[in-house]
Amino acid sequence: MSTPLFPNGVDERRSARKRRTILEAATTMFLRNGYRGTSMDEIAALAAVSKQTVYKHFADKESLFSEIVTSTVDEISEPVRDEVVKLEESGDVDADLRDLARRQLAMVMQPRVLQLRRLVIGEAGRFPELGRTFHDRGPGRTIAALARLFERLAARGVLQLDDAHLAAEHFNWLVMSIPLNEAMLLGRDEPPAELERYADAGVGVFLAAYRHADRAT
Amino acid sequence: MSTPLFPNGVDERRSARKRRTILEAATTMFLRNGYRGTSMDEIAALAAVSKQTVYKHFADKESLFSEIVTSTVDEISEPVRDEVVKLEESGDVDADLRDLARRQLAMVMQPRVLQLRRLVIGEAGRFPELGRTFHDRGPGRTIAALARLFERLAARGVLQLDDAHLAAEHFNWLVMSIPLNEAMLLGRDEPPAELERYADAGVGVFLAAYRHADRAT
Amino acid sequence: MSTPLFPNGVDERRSARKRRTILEAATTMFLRNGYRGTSMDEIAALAAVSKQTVYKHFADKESLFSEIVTSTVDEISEPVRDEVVKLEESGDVDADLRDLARRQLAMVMQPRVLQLRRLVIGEAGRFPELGRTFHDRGPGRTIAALARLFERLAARGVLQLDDAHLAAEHFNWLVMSIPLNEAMLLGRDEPPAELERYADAGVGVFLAAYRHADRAT
Amino acid sequence: MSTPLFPNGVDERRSARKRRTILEAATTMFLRNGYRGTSMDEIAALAAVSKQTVYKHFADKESLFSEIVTSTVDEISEPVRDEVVKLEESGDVDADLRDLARRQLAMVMQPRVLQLRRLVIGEAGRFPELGRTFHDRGPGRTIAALARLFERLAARGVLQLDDAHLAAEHFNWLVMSIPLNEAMLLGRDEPPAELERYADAGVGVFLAAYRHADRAT
DNA sequence: CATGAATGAGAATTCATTCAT
DNA sequence: TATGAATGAATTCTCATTCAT
Repeated sequence: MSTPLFPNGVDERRSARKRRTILEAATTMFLRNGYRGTSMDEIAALAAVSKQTVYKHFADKESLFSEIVTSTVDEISEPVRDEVVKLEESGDVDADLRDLARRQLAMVMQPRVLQLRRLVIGEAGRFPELGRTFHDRGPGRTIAALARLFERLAARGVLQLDDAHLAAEHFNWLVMSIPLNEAMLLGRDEPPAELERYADAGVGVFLAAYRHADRAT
Repeated sequence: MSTPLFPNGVDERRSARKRRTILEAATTMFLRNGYRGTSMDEIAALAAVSKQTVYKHFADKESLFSEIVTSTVDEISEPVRDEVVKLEESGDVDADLRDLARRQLAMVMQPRVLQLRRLVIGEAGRFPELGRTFHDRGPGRTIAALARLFERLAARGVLQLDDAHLAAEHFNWLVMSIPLNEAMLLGRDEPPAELERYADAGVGVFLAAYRHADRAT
Repeated sequence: MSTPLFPNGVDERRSARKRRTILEAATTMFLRNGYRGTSMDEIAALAAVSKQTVYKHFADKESLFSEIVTSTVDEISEPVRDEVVKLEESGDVDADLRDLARRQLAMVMQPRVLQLRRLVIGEAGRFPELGRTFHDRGPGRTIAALARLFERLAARGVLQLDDAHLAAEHFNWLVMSIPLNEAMLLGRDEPPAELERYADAGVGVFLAAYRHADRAT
Repeated sequence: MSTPLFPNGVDERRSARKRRTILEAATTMFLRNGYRGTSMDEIAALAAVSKQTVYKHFADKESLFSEIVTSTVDEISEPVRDEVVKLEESGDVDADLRDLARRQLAMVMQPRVLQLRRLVIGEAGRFPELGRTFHDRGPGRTIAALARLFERLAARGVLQLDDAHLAAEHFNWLVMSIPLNEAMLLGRDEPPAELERYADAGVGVFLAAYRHADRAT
């Protein structure tokens, strides 16, 4: 198969490219100005496409919005989950958890991610499915991976716990709650050093509560 | 004539009544449909008042929105803070903290409060001062009160900690993060029993990490 | 007659005072912001009176506007006419005309007068009678007085002319056109020295054309 | 296919046509009813165009207003200036100036021009730049051209003057002031014969004052 | 008699979506 | 197929004038 250039092939590729351009423009605008603050005109203008072209690719504003939310969530949450999975063969649990926490926090605190979260929360009333999507593919996925990890660590006698999922939630929020909440309300852009402090402190509390008693320092 | 009708007295009272009616209608609509999703016409209609009257009392939509956010935050956050203050003379710290956590969580998880939080987060881009107001008079105030409490408990040798404010943040989010985050994204209405479970578990982790070592059970 | 204080007498005086207060407020606002740029609310507020009171004294916005225009025109144009009349027994015609021109120009170039002229011209479409009123009681009256003056001066052999009214128009506009036109279009506030220059130059041209030939310098 | 339909060519032409249609409708309405008396709805209706299309071509009402004022001024003032320039090689100065004055007056007294002047004066408070534009491109340009002309005539010994610009102002207003002022205030539509009388009389006074003494009749 | 409220409409501007070229 | 135009409704805000207290 020498990839014959059917005329359609060309169009399909061009079409796909346009589609991506539109998605990028829409993402930029929605993240910056919100759902109602963004007009189809602006999206078309930023994508340098006619409005009709936008409507050819996306049935309406809602569809376009859904698409950009789901695709952006995935783009972000996958590397986070991968970090957790990599840890399953941990040697020095303390150091490794601390490391994981720092990386996780740095990812979640990216401006793009924060804006998306704000956007989804703000529109959760109008688009409940988007809230669920964000939750399931975002924090939900991370916590599920953490739960699997903790279960393994408990099996190895490193951690002591009844409910791995609950422990995962505790870990997750001990690390993220403080700066995340401030970012949501204050739009504050915490410096990395500060973020690491929060990550370390959170892991400290987590280990104090969940480390196996026999292994206490 | 024993009760002269001071015209001013009458009008002031009437005016204040109208003002409150408008505020209530606006609160209802804004919490239900968001800032952009609510029109001044709807507010006037729900308040059974002419649009003109709305504009006599509030310069514009933004002012009205600001007012309802700040007043609703205050109305909610004061009882929460009071709960914390009452605890300063605690006898059985474990039980009392657990109790506090349950009460606090129940308050924060009221639908009205959740909607307000969503609203403020969603509009934090357009109204940054509202985000700050919500933060300072809401979680900020609670956490400050908790920090004072924990400092006292540390002085009495009940808790062991370096940074009372950090401990307060940990307490607060250990108790609230899980259901609050789900509420934000999923609109889920957790049953009280479930909430108590989260409160208790959070306090458990907190105490495991912060209870003074000599007093460990 | 010891001016008995019939209750009505009191009210009448109070009523007249209010009327004047309203007129003053209206004049201020109309001159500053124009007819459509001024609302009855603003007038009532500036007069510190209720809107109902305004409507008690003036049938509607148009009546109020008419009143302020006519009364302001009169207030201004009378002193101008008086200046002209005083000149009828002139000794040194050159010096006296120059003096008159300067005084006249200074009066017409007062901000209040300029604003009124702008206002009347701008609304002449909607209120043609106001244009006529302004013309007849303003420039018209001045020019009529000048025509009478010039007729007398011609009779005394000082001026040489066929059409006294035309000469009066020429005098009037030679003196005023330049700064008046600039004020209308540019809102420029010419300094008094500049105004005197225009007045003198205008009188110079006038005399070159209309002074009796036998008396030429 | 010998005449390919460049899509852009077609649309650009169509777009430009619409733009002109809108400008014409706006000019008609603004001149007839003033700035505030004209609504965007009316303009769109008269142009037989949707409101959206109006807003695509002109950012807002102010921009549209600015455009029609500047373009109308230019359209009018250019022929007037040309008349003056043509005169620079004048033979019979008296006759030629009289001729110029008549033509100039006829142009300035066209209803369209009078309405524009009224409009600009009435809105000079809100749009000061428009006042300046009208002045500079209208009377200002004419007077500058006249000043150049008079300087040449003085060099040729035809006129006698110190300040050519001042002389130009005097000429201009001697010719125009009387009917122009009446038109502004009274909306009077002077018959051409009357206008010529004013023109001739104005030129007469001008020459009496500025003709070189040696050439006096 | 005077104050706040109501009325009822109109203005500028914006938007999502669909036609027509 | 893609562009400008059109549609038709909505939104914020303002106004002159009249009721009702």
